[in-house]
Amino acid sequence: MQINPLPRQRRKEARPAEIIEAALLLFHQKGYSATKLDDIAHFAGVTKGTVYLYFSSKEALFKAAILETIQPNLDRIEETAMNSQASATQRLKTAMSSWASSMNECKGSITKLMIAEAGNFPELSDFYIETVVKRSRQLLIHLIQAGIDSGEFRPIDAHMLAITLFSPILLTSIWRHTYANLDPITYDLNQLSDFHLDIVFNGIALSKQS
Amino acid sequence: MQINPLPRQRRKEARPAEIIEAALLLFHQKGYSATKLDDIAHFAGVTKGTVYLYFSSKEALFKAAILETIQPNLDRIEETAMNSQASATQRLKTAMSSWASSMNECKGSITKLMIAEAGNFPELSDFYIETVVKRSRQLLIHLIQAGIDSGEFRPIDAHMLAITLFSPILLTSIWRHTYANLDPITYDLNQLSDFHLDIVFNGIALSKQS
Amino acid sequence: MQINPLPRQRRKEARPAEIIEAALLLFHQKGYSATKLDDIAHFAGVTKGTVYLYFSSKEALFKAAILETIQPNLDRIEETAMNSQASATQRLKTAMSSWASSMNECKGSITKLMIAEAGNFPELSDFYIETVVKRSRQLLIHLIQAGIDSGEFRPIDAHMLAITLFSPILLTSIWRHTYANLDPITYDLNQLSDFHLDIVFNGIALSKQS
Amino acid sequence: MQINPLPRQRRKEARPAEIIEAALLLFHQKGYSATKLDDIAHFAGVTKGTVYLYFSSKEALFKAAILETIQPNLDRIEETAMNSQASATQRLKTAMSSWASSMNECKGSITKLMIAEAGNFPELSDFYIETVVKRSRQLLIHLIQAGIDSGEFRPIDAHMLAITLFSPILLTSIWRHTYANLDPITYDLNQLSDFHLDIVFNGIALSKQS
DNA sequence: TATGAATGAGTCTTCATTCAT
DNA sequence: CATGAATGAAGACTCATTCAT
Repeated sequence: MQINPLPRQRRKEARPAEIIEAALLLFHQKGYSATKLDDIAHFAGVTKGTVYLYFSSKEALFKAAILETIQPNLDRIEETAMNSQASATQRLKTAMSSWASSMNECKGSITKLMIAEAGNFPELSDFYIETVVKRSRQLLIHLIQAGIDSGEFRPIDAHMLAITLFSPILLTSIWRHTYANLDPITYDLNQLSDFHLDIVFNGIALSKQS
Repeated sequence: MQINPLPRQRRKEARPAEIIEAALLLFHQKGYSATKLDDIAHFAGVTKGTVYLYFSSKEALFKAAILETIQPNLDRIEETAMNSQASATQRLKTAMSSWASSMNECKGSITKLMIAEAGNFPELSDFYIETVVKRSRQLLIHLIQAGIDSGEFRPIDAHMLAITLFSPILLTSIWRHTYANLDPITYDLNQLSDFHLDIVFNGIALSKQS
Repeated sequence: MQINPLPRQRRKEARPAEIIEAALLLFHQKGYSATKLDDIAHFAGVTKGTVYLYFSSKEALFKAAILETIQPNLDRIEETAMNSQASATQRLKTAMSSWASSMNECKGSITKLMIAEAGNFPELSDFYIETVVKRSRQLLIHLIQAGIDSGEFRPIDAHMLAITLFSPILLTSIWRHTYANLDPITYDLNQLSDFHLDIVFNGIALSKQS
Repeated sequence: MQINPLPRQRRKEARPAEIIEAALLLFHQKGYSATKLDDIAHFAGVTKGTVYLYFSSKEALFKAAILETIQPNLDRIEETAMNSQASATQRLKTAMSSWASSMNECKGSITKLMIAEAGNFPELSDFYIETVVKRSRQLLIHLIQAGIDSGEFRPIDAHMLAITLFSPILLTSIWRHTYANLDPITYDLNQLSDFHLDIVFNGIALSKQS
């Protein structure tokens, strides 16, 4: 059941990225503590010593792996839906859809790792919460509030709704990364998101109230 | 400078429970691997050797802790809403509410532990998925289908709806056990559940369609 | 493959002897270090605490077991053949036979234990060597010398002959206690002793030389 | 007060042999259980971790040490006397002499180790008995039988004689490795073997019978 | 750069020993 | 006397980290 590490062409520039990729995969599968540097190195096609050429410690590698994965997503998040002239409903749909898509990617579920290791990496958790979680949530809240203000939605607790909106996608993403074989969830995250949004939009539409 | 050894207390009956409690707390905070048996023992007020009187290994302790926590909830789950004459809507509300309450308890979030360690305890994960997760989900699906059959809900994918229904509660429970201090979520799980159910029921009511 | 300890009638006086018996058996089978006090206690039908009522430590138990077994044999050894009017040949035969018989008994092979643990119990070894080994050998040497002096045997190295005389019995006894199942030796020790003595007597008889 | 760590030496090829040598010595002196891996490592001039680079466990090290020592002797045993045109008497002398010589070497007394630990390493014991003990004994029996067939020896139990022949050498070898200081045996094993053979040959010669 | 042999602090686990009952 | 729960020192084994090559 050992996945064969790909024979890698020796491109020196790619090394750190390859190591991070291997690390993420294994941290995901077994958790931080249970993952051995030996395994990471072997999976990345290098030796343990090489890992230390690029990362000063296992902890540093973990942090780098998390940050490296988060970083590119950070900026993209807000642009997506912030500056648009469409209706709040439409912009929410777009935002959720784009986010669900990014969750579908292999690297989507840093969430699981952060949940598992939060207690052991408080500063990293803090950074993650502030820069990823709260920002993302704030975006949702903003869009929901816009919908309320525009009369598209009836007045509801935007924060609470934000939570209910991203929960199915986030939890399913975690689930899929955790119990892929034991409890496979066949739904696509986009499909799930659309399904939920439909119901919720229907449930909070102002017009329905009359 | 000889520290006096503590007077030995003999409380055979209480020991295992105390040790499990300590273990759960620490496994939760730090993960399985990062938790030292010394810490568990110290936290439980005994010494390492005593832990081994009751649990044959760290792994056995982990499994016992999980099972011990799951067990009492297992049977209660279905009774709750299965045998009732109320409407599907009402029974669904009751079920979600009872479940959200159980999640509020300290032991509610075995989920987090299982997610973090699933890769390292496959058989335990299998047991958990089969006896807890699938059973709970099946109950929801059953109630939703009943609502569809009775004309209370419009025909929708019951499985998908089940996922969207428990996701906010489950994820928030995990969140609270993970980022209690960094990202405190003030909502009560029951409150969140009611909020979500209201919207969803409104969104899937058959009468609204006309 | 666990031999059932006999259910013992609780005769308090017999306890130490029962414990020693159990200890000897297990020390024999597994060696001193590998034998757990728990096992000894269980085999003797008591609890660990009880062992400490009679023996102050595992080491003390080991020594007591060895000495207890050696003691009764000590005095008997010399009487056997010392004061006799028979020929040296006859007295040697009697001595060897009596000694082979004692080796046949269950407790015969303290030798094996002493060999295995000599490095860890130097004083005990010293005692054993001085009181058992050297005394026994001296007896043999004495009888051989008597035979030489009386003209029964041709003049040979009595010490060396003593070694060759007891070696087969001693080694076979050890062997039997060690490889009973893997390499069963069917010969009776007395039979073996007689066989060897016959050849040796024939080989060293003075008359044969002529 | 910081002790300077020793400069690391890299001698991959020599390591296993050095470790085995150290292990054999200590297992011999103290027995398997009583020997600490730390001691073995220290004695071999490495640290504990290094031992585990070459041997997966203490048990594996023990087995490797035994086998490594036995192996080279295995084949040599039979060649020695099997294919020779000399008289059985002569070939027996040669075989015993060659075997006594090998027993004189430091590694000669695996016997003692095997005796002490037979109970704890049944498979290893089995291998030892089958490949070393029985083969060696069979050789002796074969040569004795040849002597009987050729009329050199009177008809006797070859198996029993084999036992009496190797016992003095084997037991003395064990003795020397065990009680070197308490009961030094000054005889050379070859000397002892020759002495014994002389007597026995004299005792079993056919001509003597007449 | 890259290697991988070597290290040693850290953990799990065992078990002789103690002691309250 | 006898028990057996509790102890804690000791030992096997792991693995992040270092460093000579």
